[in-house]
Parts: sequence; C-alpha cells; structure tokens
Amino acid sequence: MERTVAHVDMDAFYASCHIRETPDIKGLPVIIGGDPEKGRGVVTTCSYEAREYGIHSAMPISRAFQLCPGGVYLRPDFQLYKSVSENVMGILAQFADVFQRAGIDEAYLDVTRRVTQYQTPYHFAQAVQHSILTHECITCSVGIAPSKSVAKIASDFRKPHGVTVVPQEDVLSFLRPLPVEKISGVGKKTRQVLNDHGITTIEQLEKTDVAQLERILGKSGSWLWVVANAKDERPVGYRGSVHSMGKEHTFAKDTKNVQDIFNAVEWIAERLARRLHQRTMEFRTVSVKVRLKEFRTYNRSRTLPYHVDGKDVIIAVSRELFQEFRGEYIRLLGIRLTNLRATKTYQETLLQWF
DNA sequence: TCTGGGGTCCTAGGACCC
DNA sequence: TCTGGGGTCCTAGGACCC
Repeated sequence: MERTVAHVDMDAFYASCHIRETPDIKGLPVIIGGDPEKGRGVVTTCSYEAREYGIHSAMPISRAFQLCPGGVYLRPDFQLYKSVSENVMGILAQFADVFQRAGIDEAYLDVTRRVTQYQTPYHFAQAVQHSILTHECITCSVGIAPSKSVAKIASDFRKPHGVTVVPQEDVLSFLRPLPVEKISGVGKKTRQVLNDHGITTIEQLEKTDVAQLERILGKSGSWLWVVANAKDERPVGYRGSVHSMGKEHTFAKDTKNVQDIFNAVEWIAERLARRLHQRTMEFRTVSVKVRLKEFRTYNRSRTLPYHVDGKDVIIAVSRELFQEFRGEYIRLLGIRLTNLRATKTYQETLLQWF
C-alpha cells in the first residue's frame, strides 16, 4: 500500500522563537547558546544570517564570537520554545491522518488520505507552511515522500522555507546522488567507515551487498541498505514512553572541591526527583557521568533490587558512585535515571487485590 | 576552535542460570 | 580434566540526534 508521508521541520527554531518575540532583531545574526564572555558553551542554534559567518550548531561559542563579534547572543529560553512548539504541533496534527512528534521542532505526518483533498502534495505543503507562519510567525520546511526516511531527507533539501516533493517513481533517482551522511543516523564516524570502504553516495550504499554492510556496521549497516533501497516501511506513529531522565552540569571552572561537587549532586538530584514526581515515575538504575580535565568521560551505574523514587536515594547512590573520582579535577558531573516505570498508585494496587 | 544538555539505541563482555 | 549452548541481566562505552 503506497503511503504519503510528510516531514515538517522548523527553520532555526530556537532563533526563530526569539525573533518572533523581539522583531527588531529580525535580519541580524542571532546566536543562541552559552555566554560568549564566559566561554565553555556551544552554539545551540543560530539564524541563517549568522550561518553566513560560518557559525553552526555545536560550535564553541567562543569561536562563534570570534567569527561574528557583532552578533546578537542570547541564552536559551526553553519555556518559550516549549510553548511555541505545543502550538505548532497542535496545528500540524490537524493536517495529518496520523501524527508523530519527533522532537521539539519536527514532526512526521501520514497524509495518505488527507493529501488528496489538495490539488497536489505541493499545495498541501504550502498550506501547512502558511498556517504555521500566520498563526505562529515561524517558517518551516516540508518534505513529502512515500516513507519517513525519504521525507526527512526531503525536508532538509531546500531549507529554509522550502518544499520538496519526492513521488514514488522518483525516490531512487532522488536518493542516488546524495552523500551517505544525508541519511539520519549517519554521523561523522559512520560516514568515515563507509568512505573507507569506498562508499560515499547513497547509490553506492544501494548497490552494496546487505551482508557486507552488516559486517562492517552491524545492525545499522543493514538499516542503511533498507533506506538506500527505498524499503523503509516504518509507520508514522506515537513513540513509547520515556526511558531515562538525566541532568548534567559543566562547572565554570574544573573543581575537586568536595563541597562544590556535593552541592551539584544535591541540586541535580532535587530537580530529577521533581521531574520524576511530576510524571509519577520511579527508577531502578542510577548512572553517574563524570568528565575530567582532559575531556575524558566516564559512566558508573548501579541497579537497585527494586524501583524507588525520591531525592535521598538519588543522592546516596550518586555519592557512592562518585567516590571513585575523588581528588580528580572535575569538569562535568551528571546523573541519569533509567529503568523507569510509572509508579503504581495506591488505587491501582488495591484494584489488583480484587 | 576547544568542545552544552537533553535524550535514544546499539554493542560487547561478564555473571549467572538451566 | 576439559568442558556446550542458549538466554537474561548488568555495566561501560560510544554513535547519533535535536
């Protein structure tokens, strides 16, 4: 059964949210991230004007500042992004037969039936863009294709504010010339491994033996073959519940001060316990993350015999796990809770009895 | 250049059980 | 003394995405 899937991706979402709130910075290079004066941060997002200076996400903020000292540097405001995102998702959901949020600023829409109400898929995409722009003052790019993976590549094809429609009969010719890293899931390392085997384009991926790809990249190798051969049939749908929650903190200056470290542990544990409580969840595993002076990173974890919640357990277990790193200069410290499950309420427990 | 913070998923080895 | 095969759980690390 042939499907029509749309992938909708907001353009420079965080930057667009700020520009919408403060219209006089429109047209300027806007950079969201850490404080450039204090260093130790990276660029989270930047406007397209900032990209012309060579600035991009994940670049150290200090480097961005060198490239564009006159830019507008702003701290992230997640409350703002969350509220704009909720509005945007609400609008998008109305355009879909089946809707799947895929992050704060993107979504997949199965529009197989819905799209037939429009003259062409292109008109449908324009209607989506128009609705988001008029209601939320944010531009987005849309990709339309027979599968999620191709729709995602397509939405990125003409950014910003672009529409790319890839009909079934054009999928292979659309994919073939593209470099492998256009596939979501292929980052620096995977690209290098593929390149080392002489594979640089999706066409080469398509024509390589699956077993060969599986040998060099494991499960993800065979997945890449599936994408390259246009055989991705994953349905658009809801994702499962949360599997982990964590919080980490990078110190302004590396520290080995026990008090500083314990304060940070307590602060993080408090916030995690609160989030856990808000979602009425409990955990069984505590993992601690430590990054030392030279960026060497370690994880230590402990699984408890049963599910628990509350900040005191988080603190007690974390402190023990951190013991190993006593006396080291610590750059970053984090705690993550996994093995989560919804807390059984008293009511439910009672019901089980009857 | 000097590297944030929120996540997901996969791999591999070891312990343990049958 | 030399010793299988399968399954599950836990731990640590790493790649990747937004």
